[in-house]
Amino acid sequence: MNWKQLFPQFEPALIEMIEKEAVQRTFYAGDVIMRTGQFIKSTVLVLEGRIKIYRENQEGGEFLMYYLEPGEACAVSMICAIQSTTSEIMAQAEENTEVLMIPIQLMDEMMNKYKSWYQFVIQTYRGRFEELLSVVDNIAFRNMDERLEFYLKRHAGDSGKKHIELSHQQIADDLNSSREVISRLLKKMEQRNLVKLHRNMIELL
Amino acid sequence: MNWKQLFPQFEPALIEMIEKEAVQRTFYAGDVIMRTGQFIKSTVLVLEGRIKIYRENQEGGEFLMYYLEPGEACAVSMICAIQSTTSEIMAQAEENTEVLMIPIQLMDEMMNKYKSWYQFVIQTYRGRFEELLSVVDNIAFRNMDERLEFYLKRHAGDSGKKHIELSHQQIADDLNSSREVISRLLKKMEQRNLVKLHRNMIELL
DNA sequence: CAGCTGCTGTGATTTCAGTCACAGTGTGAG
DNA sequence: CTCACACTGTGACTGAAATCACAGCAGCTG
Repeated sequence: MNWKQLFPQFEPALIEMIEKEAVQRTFYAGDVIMRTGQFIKSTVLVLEGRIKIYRENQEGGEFLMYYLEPGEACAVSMICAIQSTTSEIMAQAEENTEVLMIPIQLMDEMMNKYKSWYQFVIQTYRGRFEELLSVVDNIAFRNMDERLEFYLKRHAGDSGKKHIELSHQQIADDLNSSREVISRLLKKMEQRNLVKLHRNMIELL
Repeated sequence: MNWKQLFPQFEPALIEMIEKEAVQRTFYAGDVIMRTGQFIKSTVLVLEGRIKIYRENQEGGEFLMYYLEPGEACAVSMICAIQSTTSEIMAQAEENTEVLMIPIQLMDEMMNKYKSWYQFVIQTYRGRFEELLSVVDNIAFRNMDERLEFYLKRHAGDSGKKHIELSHQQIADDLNSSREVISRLLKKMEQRNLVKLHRNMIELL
């Protein structure tokens, strides 16, 4: 696929280098891409599909933080790459996903040589930092009903999909809540004509 | 004061540049250093004291994210400086605080010229990102009693102070909770011999 | 079609935290 | 000393969310 359109800001020399050095790889829906405590050996650029970045705790609870979509990069992999330390998060492919993997040894060189890469890295940090801030806002200040609405909107994504194919259980997991709570709140949303519920699918109105 | 000891990793040329260009400034306990939506014109290095970084919502609730201590820098100010955008957080001096303010125009040059500065910036990002992760963990997975214990430990800091001079109300504000809840939980901790309560002061055991 | 499994709906109960109301106590100002 | 005020302790109530228990239903398998 022609990935260059996804990163129009990259300068030609950088594109050349990536084309030469990076490895393209496919992950299938459900594949775990990165695991807590795992060593990172590459920086990941997303070309296609969607990656879910989440936190896991000892008791098996999980908590969605954000998604990576085409044209974005994993900030955690960059930070860890530069310092070659372990990651503290989980990454899982939500759909079949194409990524470019850039070996960490190249990071330093790219940062120094290519202004557009440097800008991209900073941009990525900033984006994820702000995303984390809004996550904190949500769980600190909002109730479950508001968080659920926010979740559905975000899950629909920029694409503006109207059909969200998830079971109530999956949503509950992402929000670190329980299935019954989500079912009840969704019912309330249906009564307010915000959504229409189907089996394994939620239709946004 | 001799701030160089706080940043031993800085190379001599960088120190020289900072000494020439940066402005030292004092904030007094309670001063608001940065406000949500405000434009950032400098990167901040902490020399002495402590700065509280927190999030505020519309209804007046606030929520502590982390502290900046001597030898640390404000990641948000760096990110915003590089992209010259507004901040999304509040920063307030907890004690009388000395900082070095480095004009944002110099950031680019420093990043390119001084490897040790570049490393420091990356290090700062990483540190704050992880701090945010642990904040998310806490509010997502932990109950108030555990969060309170975590808060007290963090507030004591690396210094290992045993006397925390805060009213229950201040703690409740930082945790976005209410005074009564904190009072009760502290009482329970006292019964478990974890702390000893005094007026405006909590003694860690 | 019968039976299984996974998804959904719903009531009852419990737990945690926030809120209200109020009382006691330490401290500082006058 | 006394008064005002901020800080602390506690009981009662409320509300949000988690948990338990169970029932109905869709879809698949054999």
